[in-house]
Amino acid sequence: MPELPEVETTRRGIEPHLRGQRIERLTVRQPRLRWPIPADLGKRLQGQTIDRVERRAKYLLIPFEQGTLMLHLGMSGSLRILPIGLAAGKHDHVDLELGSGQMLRFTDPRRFGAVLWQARGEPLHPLLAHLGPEPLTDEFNGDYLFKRSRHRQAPVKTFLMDGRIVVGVGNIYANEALFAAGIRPDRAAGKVSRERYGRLAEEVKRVLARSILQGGTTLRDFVGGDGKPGYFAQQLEVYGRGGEPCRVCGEPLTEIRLGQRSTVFCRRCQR
DNA sequence: ATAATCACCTGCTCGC
DNA sequence: TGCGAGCAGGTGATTA
Repeated sequence: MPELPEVETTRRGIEPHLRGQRIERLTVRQPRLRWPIPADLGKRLQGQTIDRVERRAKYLLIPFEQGTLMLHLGMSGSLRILPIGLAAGKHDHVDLELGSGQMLRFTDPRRFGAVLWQARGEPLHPLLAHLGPEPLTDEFNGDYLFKRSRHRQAPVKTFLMDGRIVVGVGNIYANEALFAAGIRPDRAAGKVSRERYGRLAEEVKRVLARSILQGGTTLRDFVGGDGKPGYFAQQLEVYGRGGEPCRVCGEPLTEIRLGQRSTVFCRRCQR
């Protein structure tokens, strides 16, 4: 489900409902997510007041005096603001009950998501320690990609999806940005020129920013914290369109697999 | 160090 | 209508 735009959309959707709220109670129905939810998490959170919701890569971070709550949505996770007491479905694993009478509910059918705790004073959490730059910052640019990619034989798409290189670019937006930049996804990362990496960095920023403005991409049932769907799916040029005509040149789009992930591109527009 | 594969888990779609 | 195969927005761990 969520790539960076969906996580950012979720952050913006839930933050107004959480800000200033006291946490009354944490209910964990299923602690077995990608990693177990810490058994003492409720004790740490109860009575604390939420100040803000931050995002790093695809993690949502809620800082407190004694540490930070870390949330990850995995492939199928979502967060919703709902009234306390609403009956829980099969995949509603966690509720964070607030003083307002509402709760933040974490739902995740595949359980690839995570709910973790970073204690204050501990070294940066291992999951956050080796992440690359945020794509929507100046640090992420063509020169950076060019330098990091030298002598690499892996496909440029795999390189772009590596969180140690840059965070937040998942399968949908990697496909879309490479199409927009006119670069074949299976080209060796080390053989793409500095100039073309400049274009790629620009297109990554553009496609992510546009998607955030549209509220993310809704596939299946993704919804933001306010329950509204995203509208970016209507603007996808290649993702999910294998075999269909390229919207630029009419050539049927080619679908291959790179790193076990579905990869779609136009043989005529991308070189 | 880099690249490829495996693994985690459920639900849905497709072909027979 | 039922059933197995394959696929899905992520990413750490393991293997060459």
